Amino acid sequence: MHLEERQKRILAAVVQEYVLTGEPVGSRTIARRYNLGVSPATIRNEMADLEEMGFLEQPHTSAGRIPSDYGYRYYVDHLMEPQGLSPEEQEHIRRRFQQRVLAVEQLLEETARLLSEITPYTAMALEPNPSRAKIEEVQIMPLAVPHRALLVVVTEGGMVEHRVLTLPPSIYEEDLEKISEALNSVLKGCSLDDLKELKAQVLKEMAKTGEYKDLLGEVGLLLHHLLFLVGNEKVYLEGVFNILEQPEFRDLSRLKELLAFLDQEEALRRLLKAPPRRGLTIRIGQENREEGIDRCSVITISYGVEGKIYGKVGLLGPTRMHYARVISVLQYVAQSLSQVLAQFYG
Amino acid sequence: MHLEERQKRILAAVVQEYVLTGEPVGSRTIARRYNLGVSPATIRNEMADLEEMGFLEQPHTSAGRIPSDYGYRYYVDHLMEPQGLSPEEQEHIRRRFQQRVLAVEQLLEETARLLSEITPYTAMALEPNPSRAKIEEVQIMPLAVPHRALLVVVTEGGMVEHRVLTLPPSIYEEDLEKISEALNSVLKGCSLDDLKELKAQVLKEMAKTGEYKDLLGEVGLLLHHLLFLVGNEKVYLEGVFNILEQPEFRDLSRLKELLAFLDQEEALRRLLKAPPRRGLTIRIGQENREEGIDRCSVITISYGVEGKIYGKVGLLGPTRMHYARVISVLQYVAQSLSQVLAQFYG
DNA sequence: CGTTAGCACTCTTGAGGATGGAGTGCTAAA
DNA sequence: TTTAGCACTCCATCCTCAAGAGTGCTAACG
Repeated sequence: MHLEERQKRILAAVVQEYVLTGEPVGSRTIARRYNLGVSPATIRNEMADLEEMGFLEQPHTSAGRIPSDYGYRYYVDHLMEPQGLSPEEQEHIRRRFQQRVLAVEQLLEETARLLSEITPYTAMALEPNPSRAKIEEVQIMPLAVPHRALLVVVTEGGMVEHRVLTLPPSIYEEDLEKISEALNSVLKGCSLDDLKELKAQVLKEMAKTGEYKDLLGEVGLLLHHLLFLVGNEKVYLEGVFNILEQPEFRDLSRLKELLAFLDQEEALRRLLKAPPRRGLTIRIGQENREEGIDRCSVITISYGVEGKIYGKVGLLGPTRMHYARVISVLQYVAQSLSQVLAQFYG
Repeated sequence: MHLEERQKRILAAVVQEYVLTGEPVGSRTIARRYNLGVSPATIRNEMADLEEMGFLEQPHTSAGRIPSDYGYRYYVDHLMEPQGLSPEEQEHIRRRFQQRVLAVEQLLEETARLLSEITPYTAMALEPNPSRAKIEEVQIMPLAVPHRALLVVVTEGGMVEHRVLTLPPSIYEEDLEKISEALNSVLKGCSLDDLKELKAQVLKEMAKTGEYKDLLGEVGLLLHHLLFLVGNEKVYLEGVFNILEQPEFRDLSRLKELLAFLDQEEALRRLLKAPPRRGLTIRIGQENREEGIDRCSVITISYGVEGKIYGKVGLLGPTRMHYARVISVLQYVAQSLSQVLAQFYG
């Protein structure tokens, strides 16, 4: 839909003012604070038109206007001016990432926390998807208890997963190292995704060597355990507390809905894994298909190394969100995170 | 302070009724629902006495009574009747623990979730303290990037910690295995706590072998990394959402206070690590020294294997808590958790 | 013909005041 | 010592009312 220049400026003014104050915006306010060179009456007329076109809404007859989801969408797509971060903020973010060398998991948790500190919204970070990452090393370590061992899998990018195994009586501690080696030689470079198809082949290969024939069943079990790791990327959630500051969640029932949503890691994972795989996504209000966040906006961005997509970070807040700033923050943080990952994990 | 039999029964009635309804309890209600064989007027007199002694409080003149922290304390210490779990509930809990074999971390997360599902409160679980646990295995695994390696430490009980290391140019990938072996031979059986004192000694020992002289500095660095693992047991928090159902947190400002508290992992760790190390702890209202939970009760219980204390699990809710049930649940869950740990990790 | 001033109208919000109910404390009788 | 009766207190709810913000409409203006 085409908008006149003046309508665009008024829509932008309404969005900006509403994001700032959280109160419905009246024609007088806009006339006063944004000098458009026209009177409140004119603005009133334009606002009535914008409402009819679906960009604005009126909570009740004698209140000001607030942007509709569609209004926000138009603002984000056509009106919003990019708002870079100040050098101090950039410095602050860079510092946080360079403070310590961390394993990927801790790095992501730290990223989510950082985001929740520099924005008034709730931050999420999704682990790299282990199903696509290649296996770098598989180790089976003995535990103190007889016939228990720990399966540790290190995937590309320094992700570590571990599971406890119960070994059959036929396997002794001394065998574990050899089994590890054998597994390694076959599995190194595989992705967990490949594993399903490879499973049979791997078993055959190991059968050839003869040595571990007794263990084939067990190796199958190990692979089964490996496969279990697939598709359950952890989601790090920080700053749930932030949303209490947002006036739209003063209403307890709405707050409950949102918290009920945030309580389900599975739903968060879906939210972050939704396409596209790459780049920035903005979902405003009803554009979110998930239950309980139809009054929220979710902005996500991918991070990664060397063009491979590793995972996503994102922010969740009310539709009345400071889009320009949030996008700048996310872009800068994702970029910094990617750099650190590249630096330490190639 | 000594209470008459009748006073005890009235106090117990007030606590039970208040826990049930959340409304201040009047004399008539007690006379009707708990047949004490006396009239409301008599109960009124006794309640006035109980208030004077500090067991009860009155929100305002013409309201019923509610228990004070002290009243709850007396109830918990002297009046509460243990309330066992139904066979169905016991079965349900046992099943949850036997469903899958999990690494300790996942097991604790699962425990917290279980607790938050079968009680209307917020559940916490504290990891075993790695500083006291003995090291079972140390492994340095190469990463794909040159001069980056992953330090994996497995401690007693199957806890796994890992950190990314930056190796100096003088160390090659081939050395890592040997270094791991050397470290292992010295460190196996150590606790991380011992490490501080052992550090110097370990370095000396390794110097004797001669072979790794160049690496002594690096080994020192590794030990430093190991020490970093100490004292930061993770806390698993589940069911924050539950507290919204509690009427005492309808008040937004109180809710904020509590959520601000729950947001600090450090505070939760302090809360769970507070003495005693062993057994059940009940802290009611002001007995909690931490800011933000002076209207809450915290009940914790230790879990462990073979008499060693491993960690704690606990529940946090309003002082108006169903103590008898919560205690039974915690005891049963801690016992089940301990059994699973014993079974898999000795 | 677009823009603007003026004005009546609508709706929310908060304060003030009346009402009913729940529960108490006190007194006097059993 | 216990209980019935009663006056009293305080909260919660509802209603009303006025103020304030903002609109839509109309008519006048350039």
